[in-house]
Amino acid sequence: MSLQDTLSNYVKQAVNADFNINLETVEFQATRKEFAGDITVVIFPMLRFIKGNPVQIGETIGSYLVNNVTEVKSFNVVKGFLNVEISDAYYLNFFNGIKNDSAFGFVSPKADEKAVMVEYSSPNTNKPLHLGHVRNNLLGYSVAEILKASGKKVYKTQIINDRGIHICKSMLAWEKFGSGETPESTGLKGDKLVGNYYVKFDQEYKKEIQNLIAAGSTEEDAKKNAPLLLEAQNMLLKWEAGDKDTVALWTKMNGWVYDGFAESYKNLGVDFDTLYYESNTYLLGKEFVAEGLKSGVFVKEEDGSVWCDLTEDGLDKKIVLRADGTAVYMTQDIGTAIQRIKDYPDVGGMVYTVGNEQDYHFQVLFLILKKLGFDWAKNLYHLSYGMVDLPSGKMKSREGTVVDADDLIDDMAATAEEISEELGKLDGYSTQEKKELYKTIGLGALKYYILKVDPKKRILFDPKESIDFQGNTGPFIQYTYARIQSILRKGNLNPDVAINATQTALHPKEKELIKQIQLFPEVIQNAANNHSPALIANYTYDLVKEFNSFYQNVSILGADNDTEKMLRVQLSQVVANTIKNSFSLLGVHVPERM
RNA sequence: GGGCUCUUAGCUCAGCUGGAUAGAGCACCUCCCUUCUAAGGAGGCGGUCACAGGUUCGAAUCCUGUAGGGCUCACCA
Repeated sequence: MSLQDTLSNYVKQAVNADFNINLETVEFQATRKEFAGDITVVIFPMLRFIKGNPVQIGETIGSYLVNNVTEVKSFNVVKGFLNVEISDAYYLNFFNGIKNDSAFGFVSPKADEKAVMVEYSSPNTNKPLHLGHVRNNLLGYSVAEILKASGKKVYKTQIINDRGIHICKSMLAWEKFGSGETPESTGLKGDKLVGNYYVKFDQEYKKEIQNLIAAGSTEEDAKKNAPLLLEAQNMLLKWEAGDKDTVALWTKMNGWVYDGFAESYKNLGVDFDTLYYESNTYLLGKEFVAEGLKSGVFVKEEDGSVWCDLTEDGLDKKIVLRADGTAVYMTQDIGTAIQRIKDYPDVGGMVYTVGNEQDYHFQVLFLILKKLGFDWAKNLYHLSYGMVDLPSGKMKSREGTVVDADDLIDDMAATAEEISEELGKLDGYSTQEKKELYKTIGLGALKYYILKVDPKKRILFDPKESIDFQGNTGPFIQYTYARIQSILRKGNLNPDVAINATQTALHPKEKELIKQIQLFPEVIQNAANNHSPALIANYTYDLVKEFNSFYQNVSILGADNDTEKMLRVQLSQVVANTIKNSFSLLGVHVPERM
């Protein structure tokens, strides 16, 4: 039983004994720094049941606690707040109990519980990844890891958007203007090469539009009738008809892109358990549209298009199949969801990591799946996140105003190198070791910068102002970890020596640290429930701040006696381990030195 | 126009299901390396929590309205 539960019971007992009233709940909060005590009972809510002066009630309950609960050392009452001080022995017992648990806070998956599928990344295969995708990937990966740590079995997946008119555009441009260029011949990453032709298409298309307008066409007509667009549309038809050459070109160019993506994913440190391709699942959705027509969930219009009427649910009518019978986005998403549950029967819910511009889409998708009668539809969650904007506004691939993912990662590592070189603490590290360290630090800065912000909020990224390495940053936390490693190398840690709980007095800084460590399991559950890596990041930052204050104010290796020293070294070790574990949930590595 | 969402210090962000004098980092100003890594620590400056009402013992937090920003309402994805 947790301390809070124990106290809660005793508070209820006290109220029953002294006021003859049965309380339903007791409200707690951490005691604020400026007051003595560790945990605070808020008296105000009790006033609805107990008539009286809150200070007196607090005094009465406080006395009861001191007399009846061994863990309670003393108390004080300020206004309606009963501040309770907990004995050092309690914290030391707790610490002795968890200090050798290298996975403290993590819950192993239960066999009988349903798994969760987390979808993230899901890029189009016609342009390289940019900062927006980076946020998506980091969020999805981190939430998946957090869910795992909270006790869920998790599958990571993505839907690869590999078909459609936009893909044909880059194919066509490459065919017309590419003169046989390949990643090998140019030395370009495959996704970059293909992305260039997507841009090229747009440029040439715009030229054609201008020419048509000059020749007397209206802008609207010009946009519709530009020869390049017609060719691209024709190419899509050929692709859908299975034309050999078109499919071969499609396969080749997508292959380039996948190779490029694989490299970026590796750079970012994200991974997937299973992949879905839109070209494989888009037909599937149609089957279920037919089913839904039979069961009356959908309605067919005179022109042949199929709709779902959601007006009774406060939404609009939504198209699920075009008049010509081809699939729309919604059709595919219906099919993909169903396919996934078929493939993984142990999955009981899914998380979709997709930007908040698609809030409405997912609201509709989930509702349709419910209407189709799938019971797992109630466990679908849209992990909706805010856009990453530049000071100039939105990032647009076709206009070249994007922050490229690979470049950004390289830049971060370069900054880490500059700072490290300047500080010069890496004597004895090989060039290779240094290079890896710079990447660890650079990625740490980038990932933490993005993940510490509430997913729902939009991020403004100014490429001119580089990401910080000081203060509330990834490198600051990594630095603390490295510092502790240095102590552990010198400290002769013996993790098995138990600290005598009843005969050891805790330094206030030590107690604060143990209290902070104690929060970790709850933070993981909270982060999982809220799908928020930011909660993990903020927790870690608080822990690290607490440790640095301890480190600066208390001598660890120079402690007065061996017990004291052992406690402090062990405590440092547990803090380091917690940093390592919490950072692993963010996908950030920690260095031995820096 | 309808729907969703956001607005907290000069800047970037915390603030758990309503609770004590709203907290961090950056920036700016002081101090602290003959002691375990100064990417650090101790302190200072800085706020009408967009605005106006309401709910109650108590509101940054809940409700309503106003202003400003974002997203969305496609046989695009």
